[in-house]
Amino acid sequence: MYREYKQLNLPALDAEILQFWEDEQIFKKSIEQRPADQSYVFYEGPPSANGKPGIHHVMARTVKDLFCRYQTLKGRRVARKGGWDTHGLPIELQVEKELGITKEDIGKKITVEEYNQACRDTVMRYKDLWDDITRKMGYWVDLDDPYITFENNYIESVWNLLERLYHKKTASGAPFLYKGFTIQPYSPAAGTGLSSHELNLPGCYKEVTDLSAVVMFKVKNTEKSAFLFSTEAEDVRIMAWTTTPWTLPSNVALTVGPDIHYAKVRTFNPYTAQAVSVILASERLSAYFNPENASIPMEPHDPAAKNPAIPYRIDRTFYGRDLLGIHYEQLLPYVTSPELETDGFVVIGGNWVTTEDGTGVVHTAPYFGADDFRACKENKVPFIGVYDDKGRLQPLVDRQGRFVQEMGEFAGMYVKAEYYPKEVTADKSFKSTDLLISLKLKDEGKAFKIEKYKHNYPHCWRTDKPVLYYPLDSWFIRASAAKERMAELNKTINWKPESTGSGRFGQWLENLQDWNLSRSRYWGIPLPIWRTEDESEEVCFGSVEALKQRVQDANAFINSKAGQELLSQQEIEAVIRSYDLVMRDDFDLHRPYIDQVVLIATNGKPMYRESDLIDVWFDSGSMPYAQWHYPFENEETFKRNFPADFIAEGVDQTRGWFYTLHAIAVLCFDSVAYKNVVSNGLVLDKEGNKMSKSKGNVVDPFNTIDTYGADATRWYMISNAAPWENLKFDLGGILESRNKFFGTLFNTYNFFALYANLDQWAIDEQNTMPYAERSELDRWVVSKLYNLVNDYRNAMDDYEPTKAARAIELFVDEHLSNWYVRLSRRRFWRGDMGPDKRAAYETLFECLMVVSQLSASLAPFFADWMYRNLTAPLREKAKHLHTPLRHESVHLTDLTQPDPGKIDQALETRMDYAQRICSLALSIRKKEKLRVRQPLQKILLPVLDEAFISDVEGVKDLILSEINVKEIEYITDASGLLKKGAKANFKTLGGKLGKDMKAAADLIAGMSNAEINALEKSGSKTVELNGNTYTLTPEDLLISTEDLPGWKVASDGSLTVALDVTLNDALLAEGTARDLVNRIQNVRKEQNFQVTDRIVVQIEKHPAILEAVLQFGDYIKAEVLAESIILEEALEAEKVELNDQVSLGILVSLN
RNA sequence: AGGGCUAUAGCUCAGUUGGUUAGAGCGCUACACUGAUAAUGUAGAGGUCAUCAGUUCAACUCUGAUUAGCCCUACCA
Repeated sequence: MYREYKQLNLPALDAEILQFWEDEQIFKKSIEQRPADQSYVFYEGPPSANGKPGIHHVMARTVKDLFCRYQTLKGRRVARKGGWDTHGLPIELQVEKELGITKEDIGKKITVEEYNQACRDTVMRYKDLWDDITRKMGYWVDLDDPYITFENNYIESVWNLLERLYHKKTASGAPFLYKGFTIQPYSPAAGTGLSSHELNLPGCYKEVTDLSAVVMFKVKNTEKSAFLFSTEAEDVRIMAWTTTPWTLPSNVALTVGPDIHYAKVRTFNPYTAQAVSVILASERLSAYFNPENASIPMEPHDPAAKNPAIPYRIDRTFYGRDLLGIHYEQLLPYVTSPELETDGFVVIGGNWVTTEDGTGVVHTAPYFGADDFRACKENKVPFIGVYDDKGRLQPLVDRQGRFVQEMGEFAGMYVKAEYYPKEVTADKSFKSTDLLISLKLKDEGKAFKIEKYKHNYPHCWRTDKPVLYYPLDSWFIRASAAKERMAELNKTINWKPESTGSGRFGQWLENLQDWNLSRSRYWGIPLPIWRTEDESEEVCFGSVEALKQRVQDANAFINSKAGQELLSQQEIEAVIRSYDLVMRDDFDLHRPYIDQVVLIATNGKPMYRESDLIDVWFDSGSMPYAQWHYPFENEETFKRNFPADFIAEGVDQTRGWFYTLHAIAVLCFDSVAYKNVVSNGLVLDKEGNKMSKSKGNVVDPFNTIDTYGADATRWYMISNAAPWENLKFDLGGILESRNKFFGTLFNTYNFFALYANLDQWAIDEQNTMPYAERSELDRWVVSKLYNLVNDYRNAMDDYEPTKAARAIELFVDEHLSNWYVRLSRRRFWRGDMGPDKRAAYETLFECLMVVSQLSASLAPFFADWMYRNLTAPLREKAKHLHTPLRHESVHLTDLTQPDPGKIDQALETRMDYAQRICSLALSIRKKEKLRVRQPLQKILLPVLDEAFISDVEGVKDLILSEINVKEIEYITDASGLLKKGAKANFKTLGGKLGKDMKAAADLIAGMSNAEINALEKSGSKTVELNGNTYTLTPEDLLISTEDLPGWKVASDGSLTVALDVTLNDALLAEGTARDLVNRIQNVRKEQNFQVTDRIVVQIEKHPAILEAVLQFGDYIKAEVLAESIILEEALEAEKVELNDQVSLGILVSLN
């Protein structure tokens, strides 16, 4: 028996199928039954289980899942190892929030050990939720044996990669892993430097309004600067602009463009009205001075007035190079040094200075800008800072983003307002440090202009607070040295969409910077590098074994004579402790343990670990190797699984995982890491806004799946728009998918099940009716089905799931349900099992079976449900005979192969005629208010071409029954009935007519019937247009029948249908008979009779039906399964409305 | 600031190498049909194809500019 259902309940169906998959281990079987040498490699980008899964994860994982399932059906072995991303800032921040601590407390209020333990406990917090959504959405991934980035084996593989880079050298001998001191983006709120790709994550650059200041540096009157002074006492100042006033105390130089033209201008300080002479780029004068004021009297303005006119005079002009070496007074003298007094506070040159904005003079603070740093180094300008307890020079802003104690009244202030707690900045009297500094400069007569300035400024992707550019010691990967190779290999990757690969990713590779690997953090993979304190010796480990060996060597050394002499007792004890530590079975490669490992250099000095951790992006980019603990284990497995055939993640991973996978693969193995990559877009709310907790527009994935089912959710997401477009997520859309696609398919299945059960029909796989013997309609739907198989495979092979899903929808809806089933209904419920009925069952079964396979990738639950229901009655036999339907799940079957032999283009053309003719005929009926149950005598079809009659004859029966007409009559020109019209065929005519096209179109439109016929007969016609002569052929005209005078006509393109609407008594009686059938069927249904029940019908005697019962009594009886129809003079029964005028009693009872 | 992508019906989306009247689904209105009924058919309403200019006999389609949105790039002081 086939299971029949009252109504579609997708969530219940999900539960049933899930249980089945788990009981029968279908996922496992789907992998293991495929040959190992036919692998299709998929990499799972590891999610972090310390956050809850969102609806966008359902989107991303649907994309991953559907291609993996598809390849499985194609016979590939698709192992899908799950993974967890367990390190990184988000986890640390969450722990700190929950423990109520900050970075500074680590090592004080809480030990590193405890802190890391807390992180370890947090990482898997929502694993259960993740497992649950994974299961419920039908994402097949192996979560029993996942890779976990904090495990020692994983870390060891990462170390191995780092060691490869450490020893790998560029052509010029530079190592790929190196340490450098640079100005880097740094997030004080997160307490860490940021890599360039972290800074390039979406949303990092935000438009913010900062305070900008144009300040004036007082020039010292020396021999060099004398030319700037008209009088000994003149107040000469250089103007510079900054958007970060907090860097002004760190100013040590002003940079000018040597070839830029500058001017000295006499004017007045806008705020104090004191006379002053300022120096700025000539081109920038107009930005600060109104030309009208060049001629007003040189008198001080009223500083209290609004927009006072401030007079000015250009005193003299010169080039930037003339200013080089000129010294000025320190602007904000909090910290200085003897070196600075002699070599600092000086004008230097830089060719990167522009006059696009500002003053053409760049305020230079070496610790807070990459250009500044380089410029000061090149010009030997001393840096400004204070010394820490180890005697190292540190900037005037500490790592929390606060001014150091030496900064007088600014000491301890955060340099950016965003770093303060909200309560502080919410206070109305709060003034940002930038503002306080600006006010001070104003008071001291050093400010020329203070104003707000809008610009884009980078923000930390995790804390959302602005970054500082800050000096840090870091380890880098010399990615820039391999950018050509990376770009070259990138060209071999199939990106979906293509533009992400060539555009976004490609351009990024072209401008590739070195990868800053260092993180000053606690919970992550430690750098496996040890150094002596004097940096004379360094070692990088690529395995735990090598580290252990080195520890053993160190232990041997301390027992030697040299060791005893060279090392202090403390150092000796440290080495002994190291030995005990690393030899433990549960030795943990994380901090703080790894930091306790002390080694001995060849010169006998102790070596300590470089304290940095590595960027977590390196963790996830290492997964192709580290998930197998390569190269320490699983060499064969790794080789079979590298590179990946397919990966998919959000487009936001372009600079994240997609990059790190690519970079590591290219640098370490000179290979791509993946061959095909799908980057999916954002999931927005239905209005197109980003989903965020604060907006309250977040869609809960559990809720959604519980309500609508996983398949409808998945189907909606993929069929609605291509994965790489942003999806405006609308629950209404899921409902639509459920009703339209799943509802239709469900109805079709239920229809099949109903009759197949009545007929006890099951397919005999080895003995089906040859297609050639089946009806036109059967062969047509099979032809459509195999076109679908082609289209589907092509779309999926091209990683275009949206096209694939839409193709299935079209077939199920338009072709299968709306045409094939609708027109075949009678074949299923009429008569006994004969060849035609058998063909109908076999055809419908095949369609449903193949559709279940094709939809299995995207709708794994429903497809399996349908497949299992369809095949349940024959599975035992199939197993016994080893036929294709022996599999217990659709996910274990082999995808139907394309079969050109089943595609019949000519048949599809014929059916297209049938569909269009029916549609036109029905539209005439509608217009003439002639119900379809009323039979009509005939339709007339003007003949289009030679094949037309035979084409239509092939599908004649379908047309006649569909539109309830008795016959088709073909008419040709000879009949004289046709009134033809013609339009110009622009495509053929355009080229040869050119400018005369318009005139030709008018001429053709105006051609008479006779002219058109003449042209058709003779095959050509010469016309003259605007003095040019052209020859028209029939192909240049699009000829259609415009009308058949005296008939009701409708047309579609060249196809025209005329309907004979005259009625006679016989037709009317038959119409009434069909109405009666319908009414009696309705009564049957109302009374819940079985479809097979035989009945007796009593009808109230009424003149309107007499003729119908008389002439068509047998027909009615056959249709409604009645033994007899009795006309009663009077009948106690409910009145049934036959038409507008007539109502009569009908009584139906079981025979 | 520069670069890229996008802009088609109320909504979600198609739209071939430029070619006649720009389509589908949903939603809306009316009428039908049905032994598939959360389905279906027919018809109707709904479009300045973002704006402007150019190329062309002909532009939703090609080119340029503009506007809006998104993404990317940038130390830009």
